[in-house]
Formats: sequence, structure tokens, C-alpha cells
Amino acid sequence: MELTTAEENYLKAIYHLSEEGKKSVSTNDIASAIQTKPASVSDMLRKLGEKEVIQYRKYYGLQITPLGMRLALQTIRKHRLWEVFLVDKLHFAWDEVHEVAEQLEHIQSPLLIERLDAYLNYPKFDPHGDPIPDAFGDVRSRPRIALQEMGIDQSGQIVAVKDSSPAFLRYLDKVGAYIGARIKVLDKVEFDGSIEILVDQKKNLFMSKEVANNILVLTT
Amino acid sequence: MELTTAEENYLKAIYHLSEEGKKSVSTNDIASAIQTKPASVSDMLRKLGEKEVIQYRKYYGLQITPLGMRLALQTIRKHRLWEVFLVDKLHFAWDEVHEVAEQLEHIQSPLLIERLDAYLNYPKFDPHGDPIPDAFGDVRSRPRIALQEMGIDQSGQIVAVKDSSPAFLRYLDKVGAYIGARIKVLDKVEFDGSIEILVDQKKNLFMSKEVANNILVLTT
DNA sequence: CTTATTTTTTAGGTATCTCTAATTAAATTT
DNA sequence: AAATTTAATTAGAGATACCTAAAAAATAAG
Repeated sequence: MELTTAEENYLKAIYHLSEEGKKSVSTNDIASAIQTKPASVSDMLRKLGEKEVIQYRKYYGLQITPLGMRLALQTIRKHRLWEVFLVDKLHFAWDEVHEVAEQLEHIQSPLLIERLDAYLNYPKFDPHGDPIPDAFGDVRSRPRIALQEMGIDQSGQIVAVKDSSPAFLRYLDKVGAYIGARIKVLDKVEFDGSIEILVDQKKNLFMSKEVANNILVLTT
Repeated sequence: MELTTAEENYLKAIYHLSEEGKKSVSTNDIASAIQTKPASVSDMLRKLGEKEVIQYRKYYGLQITPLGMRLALQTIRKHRLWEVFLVDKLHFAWDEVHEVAEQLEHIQSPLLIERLDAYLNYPKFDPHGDPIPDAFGDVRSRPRIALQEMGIDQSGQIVAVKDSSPAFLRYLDKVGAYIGARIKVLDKVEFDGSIEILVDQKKNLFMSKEVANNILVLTT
């Protein structure tokens, strides 16, 4: 079973939406996630249904099948491995990798991915802290919460970001909130939800609730 | 000016055919080089003509324009850099790289190619000994002749192969004729054109004229 | 130098993936 | 519950890239 580049992109979007959003994924959601029109999505859903990577009943909803899940995770695996390559080996900044990885993920060659994985030393997380599925599609995700949800005096380690847009990532670079940083919540302002944290036991950082909501932490 | 993947493939084929074949490139030549039908080629030639990467007069012939040359060399540069990456870093055998490089060459990202080039230490030749054009499309090609054309007692160094098919490359691996090997012609049999050479001053090797014709040598 | 052959191009059709506009189904309001 | 709004789908059409079959041009043969 082989998917086209377009089909892979749709399936990946569906996977991501059903992971985050919980309840069923709507045609409109997919359209805006993938920057296309709902009419195109309907068309593609029918095709993905025929290929049995999703279960689809029109006007009703959809669900990824185990086959679809496997294929989506394969694409995500490739995407994240390439991101590691770009950052670790080619010294891309973490806000520059997405577009290129978006192209590289569609290269078809199981051998290439095996070799790349080995070459990168079997990384478990990508530069944004997202877990890399293994060759069988298994993901070891760490239990993590938004920084925003931590209480005062709680400690932890930044392990990932929710938003991977260049604007957000560059902001984090600027203020020094990198993945792996050990943090502690010093204060939370009730009025606006903003938060003050201590980074690596030496630097104080204030951030808005919008920012704190997009930083994921492994509490200790 | 941007080319689609298909357009890049046609242009690359045209470039290679006009380099080797000397005289004008025919529709049928392109069709068989690219594994497609002449009718499809005609179609594409019209489009490439409109995009001004070739000069095209129907029923008459075509010629690559300076623009087309630049774009073709860019694609070839990418292809060969990826081949170096696959062999040097991911330990692909030199007969396994072509298919994958054929996909990777179409990734669009000038930054990626710059970084890859630097990461590979600005290689000047690919694993088959073919020169890698620089960022401006300049190629430093070495004057080289087919092993078949050398005279008895002439010495040289294997620098490239004409045929890059896995079957041929695996044969070369088997007999130990690698790129960089220093060789000397010991004997040439007039009857069948076969040739006997000395490799690295220690190994005698017999080969048919078909093989000797596909090995390129820099004479010393 | 006219006929036959080969080469090349055009015409018409298929598949993929996209769009806009129109229609249909589902969800909300009143 | 009927009317309205929103969401989703179908209809029809465009772009790319391919195909087969038919026509046209160029080349080769008698």
C-alpha cells in the first residue's frame, strides 16, 4: 500500500488533529490545518476511505484505522528524524527545519530511514521535544503538562513546545528557554495568567499565559 | 523561475544527452532515456520551450539555453552531493545511491544544499567520479579517456565510470576496480578488444571491451 | 523524384489534485 | 416544529503529466 505525497499530508494532519483535539475531526479543521478548501478535503476523505486508512461516513465523521495510524506514524517518524539531522548535523536553527523536513519526509526509501536513524544515533526526540516513533510506529511519550498548568514552587524540565512556528521558537531562543532547561515556578499572576519562572537556577523569566501554554514540561 | 519535478527530470536528461551524444538530441532519445513515450516528450518540449530553458522548433530540434544549462547543473549538483552524503555518511554502496538521489535532488532549499556541501567538505566528485558543479554551475572536469582507448604500457588512474547501473558497479566491486585505483595497461587483445591491466601494482585484471569502455581514466 | 519508412507532433482521453459555485444534510434558533 | 444558519458534499472545470491512436513532416529507398 502506497500513498501519494498529498495523501500522506492529509493523513498526517488527520492524525495530529485527532491526537490534540480529542473528539472527531471535522472537514473544516483539516482544510484549515492543511491550507486548502473543504471541497478538496471531502474529495480526499473519500479516497482515503477507499484506501482504508480511515473509516469514513459522509456527513458523519471519520476515524483513523490501524493501517492509517501505522502509515501516519511512519511519516511522522521520517519528518522528525530529518529535523534531527538538519539541526544536529547541518546546524539549522530549530525554527528553520519545518519546511525542509516537510519535503524530506516524502522520500521513499526504507533503507535510507534505517541508515539515517543509525547515523543520528537512534534519537528519541526531535528538536522541538516531540517523540520519534520507532520503526514499528511505537511512541514513547513522556507525561508532560503545559508550563501554564504548574503550581508555584513546582519544578520541572522543559521537554517540548506545542507551537513550532518560527516566531515562537525565535522568541524562546531570545529569552533563553530551550528544551532541556530546568525550571521552577516562582510566581503566577492571577490577573492576567502570566507566570514567573527561574531557569537553570540562575535566570528569572516572566512570560505571558499565551507563551506558558505552549511550553511543555516534565515535572520532577 | 521554478521547475516542477518532471520538468527538472526532462531538462537533466536533455543536458546529459547533449553532453554525451554530441549532435542534436532527438525526441526518441529523450523518451527512452526517461522511460516515457515520445508523445509525452513532445508535450514537455513545448512547455520547456515556453519557459525558455530550451530553444525548441518542432520537427527541427532543440538546444539548451544558458538558463536551462544553469538549472540543469543545479539539479545535477544536488544529485551528486546527495550521492556523496549517502555513501560517505550513511554507508550506502555506490550501486545503491542512484534511486534515492533521484528523489532527493528535487528537494527545494538553497540553504539545505549550501549546508550539505559544507558538511561534506565541499566534495569535487561524486562516488562514481563525476564532477560536482559548484554553486554557480561551474564544473571542473578532468580530461579523461575510456580505458579501452589506452595503449599498452600506458598508466593512469580510474576516475569515473560511464555506466552507473548497479550490475556494472557490483561487477567492479567484485573484481576490485575502484575509483582512485592506479592502473597500467599490460596487454590488449586485438581479436575481441579485451584488455589486461595491472591494478595498484599488484593485481592483474582481464576485462572485456564492454567493461573497458565504461571505465574512465585520467592518464599520467 | 516519387514512394515508403521513420520520426515527431497533434488530438483526445485518463488520473491526481486543486478550485468555485451549487446543493444537500445537519445543527441551531426562534 | 419550522425556519435559518452552518457544515459538508457534489458538480463542473483547470492544471499537470501521462497514455494510445491518428496525422503530419522529415528522411531514406527504390
